[in-house]
Amino acid sequence: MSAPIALGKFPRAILHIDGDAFFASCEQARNPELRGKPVITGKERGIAASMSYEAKAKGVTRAMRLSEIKKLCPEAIILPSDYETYSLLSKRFFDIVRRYTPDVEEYGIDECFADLTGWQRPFHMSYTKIAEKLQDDLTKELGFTFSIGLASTKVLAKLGSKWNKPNGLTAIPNRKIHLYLENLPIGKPWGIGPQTSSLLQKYGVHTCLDFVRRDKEWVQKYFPKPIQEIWSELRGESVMPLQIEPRADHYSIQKMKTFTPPSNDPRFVFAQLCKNIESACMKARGYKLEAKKVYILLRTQNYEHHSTEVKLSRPTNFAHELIDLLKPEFDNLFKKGVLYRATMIGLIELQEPNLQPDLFGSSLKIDGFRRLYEKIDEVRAKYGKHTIHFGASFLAHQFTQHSGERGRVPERKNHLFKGETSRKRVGIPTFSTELD
DNA sequence: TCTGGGGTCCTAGGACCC
DNA sequence: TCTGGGGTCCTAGGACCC
Repeated sequence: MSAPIALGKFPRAILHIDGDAFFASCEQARNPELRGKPVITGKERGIAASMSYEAKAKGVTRAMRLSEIKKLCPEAIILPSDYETYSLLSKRFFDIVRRYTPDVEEYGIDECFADLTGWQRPFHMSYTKIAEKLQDDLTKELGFTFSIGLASTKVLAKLGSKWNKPNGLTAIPNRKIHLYLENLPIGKPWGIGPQTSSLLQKYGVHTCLDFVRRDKEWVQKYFPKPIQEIWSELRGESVMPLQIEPRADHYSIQKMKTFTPPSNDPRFVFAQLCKNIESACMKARGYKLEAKKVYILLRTQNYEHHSTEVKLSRPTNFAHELIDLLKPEFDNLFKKGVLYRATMIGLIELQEPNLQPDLFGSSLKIDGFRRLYEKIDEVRAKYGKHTIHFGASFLAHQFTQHSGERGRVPERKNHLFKGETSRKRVGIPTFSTELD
């Protein structure tokens, strides 16, 4: 048994604030007719993304299929997700929190951490009172409820906000930590997933209290840094700083697509990847950013991941360049006879274009492509995202258009890929268009 | 929980160098 | 020729999060 758990009420006062059923609540706040009714978002995906407490009461759970929901709760109101509205309300949420302290870490669209340390005196209120007032402001101004945890560390504050949902406020002062950890399964805290949880249980650690009672040396010997940090935080010792700095916007862009059934046809899988590349590049162009590095990932039917990273000789957001560059990488990664169920592209180390003229004249050509892509993006904005696309991803589009997706490519489509190789030689992209 | 799409962070191990 | 020990950088993959 190592040193006792840290004493003192709140060496630091950290809040974790969590919007209750955030997406569904946003819908109810916007449309009062929906209040008090079972509201579910996620229509576009066919599964429940978020559900109001009225829907939860009827037994609706996350990721439940819509068909099942209709059986369970015929009066359910099922809406497509509207991320623009949610982001807007999210921003207002964070702004309200910032009235109380500038030290706010935006963590996800519906939750944040806030450091109140030192603010009791200026406010003439205890930390708990400040939290209550903040909670009140949020509900009055946004029209729905939030759950709050108050503790000395982020991990404990997060436990607190989950403790009593919805509309709860749970303070965990250091001297009471053991009461909360006593019967709490070891898999519950933020950052302890199934792998770590089952390993800890093999060592005889079943509750969080079991865990914090182990020696520091023991934890250091058997577990990596992130788990050691959770150990400290659960004991009331803050070691995870709030990330106040707003993250560099779109430091990376990823596009993943799962297809059913899984496929072992390299042409089909590569076409899916090309589709990812096109939409990732389009997004990057929308933000006026170029990638210095990219990676691709293939997910097999057994949920194994195989990936590779490529450093670019020059930053780009041109899909045709990446498709050329990544074809050999893809061929390397792709194993014959293995079934794949998803492809992913990541554009990383994004930066603003460097517009300096270069000494070797290649910028003229780049400028040409830049204008070409501007035109393409215009057409896409006007007529729809998939009106213009590369020959290389044609197969992928074919498959999604005729909803019966199959994992095998009909033989007669082969010529498309001959076109693709000739394009590669000449260095000019070919487009296939469905515009009249 | 038989599995959606988008993220972050950490680590082990190889390559290369002195 | 063989044999160390270290350092740094890079990358693939794991684990976890919402």
